[in-house]
Amino acid sequence: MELAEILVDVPTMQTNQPYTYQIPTFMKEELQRGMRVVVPFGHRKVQGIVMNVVHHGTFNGRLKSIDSLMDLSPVINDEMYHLSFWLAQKTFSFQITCLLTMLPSVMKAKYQKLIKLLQPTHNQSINDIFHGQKVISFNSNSLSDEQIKLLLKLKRQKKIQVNYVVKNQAKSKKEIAVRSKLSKHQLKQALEQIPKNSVAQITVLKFFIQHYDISSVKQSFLTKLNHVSASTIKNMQDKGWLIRFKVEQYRNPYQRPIKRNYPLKLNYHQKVAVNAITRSVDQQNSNVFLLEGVTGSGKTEVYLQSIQKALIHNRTALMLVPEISLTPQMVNRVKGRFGNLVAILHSGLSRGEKYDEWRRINNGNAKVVVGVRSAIFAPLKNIGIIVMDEEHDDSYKQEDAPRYSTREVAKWRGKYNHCPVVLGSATPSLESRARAGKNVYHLLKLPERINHQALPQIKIVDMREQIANYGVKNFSKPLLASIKEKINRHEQVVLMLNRRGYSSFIMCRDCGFVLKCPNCDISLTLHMSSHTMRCHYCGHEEPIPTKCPNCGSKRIGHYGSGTEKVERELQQLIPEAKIIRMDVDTTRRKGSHERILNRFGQGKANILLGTQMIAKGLDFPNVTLVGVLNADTALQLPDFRSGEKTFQLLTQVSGRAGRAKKSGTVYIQTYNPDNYAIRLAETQNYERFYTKEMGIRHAAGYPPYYFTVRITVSDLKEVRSAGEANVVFHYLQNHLSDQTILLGPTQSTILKIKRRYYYQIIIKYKREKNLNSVLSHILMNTQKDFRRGLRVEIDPNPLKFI
DNA sequence: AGCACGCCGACT
DNA sequence: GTCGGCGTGCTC
Repeated sequence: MELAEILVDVPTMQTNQPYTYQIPTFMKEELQRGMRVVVPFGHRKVQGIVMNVVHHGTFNGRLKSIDSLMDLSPVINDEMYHLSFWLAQKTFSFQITCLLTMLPSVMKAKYQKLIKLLQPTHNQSINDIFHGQKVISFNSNSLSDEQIKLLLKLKRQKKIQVNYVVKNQAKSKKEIAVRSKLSKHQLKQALEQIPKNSVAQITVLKFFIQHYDISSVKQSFLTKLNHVSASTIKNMQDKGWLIRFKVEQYRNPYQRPIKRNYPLKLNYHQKVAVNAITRSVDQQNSNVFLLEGVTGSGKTEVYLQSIQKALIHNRTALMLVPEISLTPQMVNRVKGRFGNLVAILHSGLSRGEKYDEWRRINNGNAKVVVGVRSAIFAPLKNIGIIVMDEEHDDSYKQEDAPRYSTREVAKWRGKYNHCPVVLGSATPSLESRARAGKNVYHLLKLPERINHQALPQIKIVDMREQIANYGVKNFSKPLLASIKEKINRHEQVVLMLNRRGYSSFIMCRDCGFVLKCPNCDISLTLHMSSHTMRCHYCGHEEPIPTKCPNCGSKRIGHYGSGTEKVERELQQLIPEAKIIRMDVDTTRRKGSHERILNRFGQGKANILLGTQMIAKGLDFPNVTLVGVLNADTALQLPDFRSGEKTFQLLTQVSGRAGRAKKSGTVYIQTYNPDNYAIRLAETQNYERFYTKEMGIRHAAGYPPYYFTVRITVSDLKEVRSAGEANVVFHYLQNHLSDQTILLGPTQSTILKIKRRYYYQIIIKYKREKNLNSVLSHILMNTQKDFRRGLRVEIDPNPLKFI
C-alpha cells in the first residue's frame, strides 16, 4: 500500500515534520511529490505539500486519507525540494515556510471556517448572528465576545456544525473563446436562411466565413464588432452553430512595444570578462565570479552577452537585480534583447501577474528570468548562468523568516545546475571582495567606463563652514550656484536626500517633548502633504498637534529636513526650477515609479529630488549634476557597516552624473568632511576603500573576519523579554567555545516596535562546530513560551545590528 | 494555528 | 455541584 508523507501548512516547531497519509485510490495515479494537497489535520483541514510517496510509513497510529489535490502537476520540482531542506537548516526556519516562500503567494491557501445552524430557532441573539442564513462564514473580527461565547456553547450543544474550507487562491485568468461548429458551406447556408433583420448574427457568420482558417476567436473580440453582444453568441451557441469554451490567459504586465536591441561591441576588459564567464558556462562548472566594474563600465552588456551564450547552449538564465533598480530601462534592455523568452518578477506586479509569470517559467515558456530577491526561487530548469547585479545591495537579504541570503541560495543553485554565478557591483560587499582576494571567487575587473567617459568630478562641501559663514540650511553656496548654472544650460540635476516626509520629528521648545508612535519607540515624522504625523515603522498616523500634548505650550515645531520640506525650500530659492520629488510617498501607487522617471527622462522637469531610491540604475544622459544633500545620515547609524554603506551610496549616486558625452559634477554636502568613507568616495577608489575598511574590520573583529549571528528576543512585556534574553545568553556562554565572542544582551536601538520589546544578542565566531545544534536547542527551548507572546528569532549573518 | 482536555476558582 | 478561566499537549 502506498502512503504519502506530507508537510502541513502549520508553521510551528512541533509540526515541522512530515505526516503520513493514505492515498485514496482515485488519486493514486496522479499524486506526485511537490503537489499541494488538502489534508485533515486535527479537527480541521489544511494545505499540505507532498514530500514523498512511500510503501511503509513510520507512524503506527491510525492514518487519515488525503482529502483532495490542489494541483494537477507538481509545483515544487526536485531542485526546490532539495533546496528546501538546506534552506530550512541554514535559516533556522520551518520547512513549510521555506517551501511556501519559493512559490508565488497565491499558492498559499486561504482558510475559511463555515458555521451551519442545524435547526431553526426563535432565539434572537442566535438569529442576530446568522441574519436569517443557514450557513455563515466565521469571522472573529465582526463578532462580539458574547457572540463568540454563544457560538462555542451552541457547538458544545451540537446545535451548529463547523466546516473548514481550504481555498486555493491560485486561479488563472480565463477568457471565453468562440469556435464555429459549422463547415464553410454550412455557414453560408445559415447566412442565407437567417432573417435579414438579425444584423448581429449576420455579422458573426460573415466573420467566421471570412476567417474560416482560424480555429477560434476571443468572445471579447466579437463583442467589439457592431451590434454583437454576448447574448448574440449565446443564442448562436444554442442553435448549435458556435461553441464557447474557456481558455487560460496570461496576464502580460509589459504590453507596450519594446524596441529590439542588439549586442554591443565590447571593450577589452568586457571581452575578458565575457570569455571567462562563458568558458564556465561551456564547461558547466559552478565558479563564482565577482565582476567589479566602476559605474558606467558596461556590466549589463557583460551579463547579457553571457546570458546569450547560455541560451545558445539551450540552457536558461537567471538575473537578479535589487528592488529599486528593476527600472523600466533595465526591463526594456533585457526584453529588447531576448524578447518573449523573458519573464519579469518584481514587487510592482499584482499577485495574479506574478503567478502567470511563474507559470510561464515553470512550463518552460520563459527561459530568461529577471527579478528581485524572491526570483532566486524561479522554477527554471537547466540553468546555465545566474547573475546577481549590485550584489552588495541590502534588498538581497530577506529580513523575515526564512532569513535567507540571496547570494548563498544563488551559489547553491549554481552547484545544483552546474553553472556559474556572476556577482556584479561597482562597490562589492566586503565579504565578496575578500573571498575574491582569497581566490574563492574569480575576480574580474572593468576599470574603465565605456567610450572612455571621464568619471564625474566630485567635490566635498563642508556644511559646518557653510552654516557658520553663510547661515545656509540645506543648500550650500557652491551647490546652489551649480544647480542654477545647469538649469540655465538646460541640463538636468539629481538631488539625493536620505529622509522622506517634511521634517524628521516635532519637538516642544518649552518642555522638550517629542511626539512618538504609541506602538513603537520611535518619533513620528511630519508629512505636510497629508497633514499627518506618520510612523515609518508601523504606518501609524495621527493629526499634527497644534499644542504640546505634554505641557500645552504652543511653541511646538519641527526639526530636520525631509524631501517635502527641501522641495519647498528649493522652489523658493530657484522659482523657475521644475522639480519632481521621488520617495516612498510619491511612488506608493502602482506604476508611479515608472511615470516619474518617464517624466524626468522626457525633460519635463530639470530637477529630480529623491531618497536613496534614485541612487541606482538610472541612466539619463542629460544629467550632469548630482547633489547629495546630507551624506552623513548613513554614517550616524550605530552599525559597523555604516562606512561601507556610505561609500557605496555615494559611489552609486555619483555614477548617475555624466553618463553620455557631457561630463558630470557631484557635490557631496557633509558635516564630516574628514571621514574616510566620504574622502575615499571623492576619489571613487573602491580598492583603497576596501583595504582601509578591511583594516578597521580586522581590528574590531567584524565580518568578513568573523561570522555573525543575531538572536532577537521579543515579548509584549519588557521584563520577560529581558529575562529570556539573559537565559539565552547564559546558555550560549556555557555551550559555545571560548574563542567565540558574545555581545549583549542589549536593548535593541529601537526598543519597542509594534508593541513588542526587543533585546538582542550578537554572536561573533570564526569556527564553531556546535553552532547549529546549540541554536536549534535554543529555538526548541523557547518554543513553549511562544503562546505567551515570546519570540526568539535567529538571523545568521544579519545585515543590520540595530 | 486551532482545538480538546484537564485542572482550578467563582458562581447559579 | 458546574461554568468558564487558562495552561498544556497533540495533530498522521
